[in-house]
Amino acid sequence: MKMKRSGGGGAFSRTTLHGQEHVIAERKRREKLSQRFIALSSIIPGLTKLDKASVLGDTIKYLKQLEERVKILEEEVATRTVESAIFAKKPSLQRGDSVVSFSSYDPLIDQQLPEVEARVSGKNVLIKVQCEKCEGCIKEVMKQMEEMNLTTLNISVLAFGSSLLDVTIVAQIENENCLTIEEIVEKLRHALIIFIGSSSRR
Amino acid sequence: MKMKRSGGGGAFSRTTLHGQEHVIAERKRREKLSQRFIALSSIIPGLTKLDKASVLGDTIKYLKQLEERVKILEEEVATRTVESAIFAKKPSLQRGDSVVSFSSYDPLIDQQLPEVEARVSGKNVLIKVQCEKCEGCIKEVMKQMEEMNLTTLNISVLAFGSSLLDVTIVAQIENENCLTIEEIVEKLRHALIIFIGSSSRR
DNA sequence: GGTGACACGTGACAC
DNA sequence: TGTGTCACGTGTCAC
Repeated sequence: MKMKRSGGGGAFSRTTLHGQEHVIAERKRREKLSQRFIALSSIIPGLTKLDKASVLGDTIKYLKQLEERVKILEEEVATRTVESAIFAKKPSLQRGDSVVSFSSYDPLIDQQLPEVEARVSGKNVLIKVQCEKCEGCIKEVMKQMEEMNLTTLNISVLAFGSSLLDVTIVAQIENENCLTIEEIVEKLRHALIIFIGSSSRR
Repeated sequence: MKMKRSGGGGAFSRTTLHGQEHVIAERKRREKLSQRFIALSSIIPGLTKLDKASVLGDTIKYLKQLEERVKILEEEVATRTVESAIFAKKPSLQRGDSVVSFSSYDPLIDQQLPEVEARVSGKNVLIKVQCEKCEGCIKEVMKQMEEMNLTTLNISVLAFGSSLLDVTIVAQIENENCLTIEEIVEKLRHALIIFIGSSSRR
C-alpha cells in the first residue's frame, strides 16, 4: 500500500529522479551487506539457525572461543619452550674406556642451566658448556680456562634454539695443572652462574 | 509519504491492529540486531570504519587471521608435545648416575664409541657425536642427516685426544620430519658403526 | 492463524 | 551538492 510517485509532476519530479538513484544505491548497499552475511555464515562452524541475529551471535561466541584458544596455545608454547630447556639435561657421571667424563647435571638437585661437562683423554680435555645466550659469557669461560692453566686448542660456539649457546672446547692440560675433572666442571659452572646472575640483574 | 491507517474503519481495522504489533515486533528485531552489531564491533580490534558492512568485513578478516594463528600454534604445540613426551621419559631411564636416555651410551651394554646424543629445542636439534677419527665419517654423518630431512645449520668438528673426533651439529627439523629423537640417535649411531667397521676392515 | 524473519522503498542525517 | 549510511514502517513468505 505505497504511493507510487513515478508519474508525479511539479516539485516532486526532482525528488523522484533522485529517489530512483537513491533506491538503486540502497539496493546496492543491502546487497553488499547481504553478501557479507553470507560470507560470514560460511566461515562460522556449527551454525544451526541462519538468521542474521543468530549469525552475529554465533560469530561473537566463536570469536571469543578462538581468542581463548589462541591464548591457551600461546601459554602452552611458552611453557613447553621452557620445558625443552629444562629437560635438556644429562646424568652426572660417565665413565668410558680411556676417557673420564664428568657433568654438572644432577637430576635430584639442579635441573638448570648452565650445564657443564668435561672429559679427559691423555693431555687433552674436552669441555662442553650449554648456557643461555648472553653477552660476555664466552669471555668469562675463556677467563676461567686461563685461570685453570688450560690452553685452548680449539673452540666452537653454536647457537641452538632461540636463546641457547652450545660451546665445545678442546684444551691442553699443562703440567702445572693439578685440578681434577670435577673441579674443572664445578669451577666453570660456578663462574657462569655468578656471571649470568650478575649480568641478568643489570 | 505513507498512508496512516490507524483511523481506518471496516476491513482495515483488523489489519491496523495487527500492523501495530507488527511494527513493534520489527522494532524489537532491529534492536536485537543492532545490539549484536555493537557487541561485535567492540570485540574486533583495529576497526576504523564503523558502518555495518565494514564491521562484517573486518570480522571476516579477523576470524581468518585467528584461525590461521590457531593452526600455526597447534602445529607448534604438536611438535613440542612429541618432544616433551620424549623428554619426559628421560628421568625414568636414569638409574643412579650412569645412564643417558638420549645418548647411545649405556655402560651396562656397550661402552664403545661412537657415542651419539641429541636434544631438541623448538625446531632446532643439537646433535653431538663422538667417534674415532677416521676418514669419511663426517661425510657419513652428513649423508644420514640428509636422509633424515635435517637441514644442517652449523657444524663443528674438533679433534680430541690423539684419535677422537667430537662433532657438534645444530640442525633444523623440517616439517616432513617425523622421526623421534631416539630414532635420530639410533640411526646415526648404527650408520657410524657400520661405516667404521667396514672402513677399519679395509 | 500467528509468529518471526526478510527485503524493500523512503525520509533523515552527516561529511 | 551529492554520496553513503541508517532506522523506520510495510508487504510478504515460511513454518
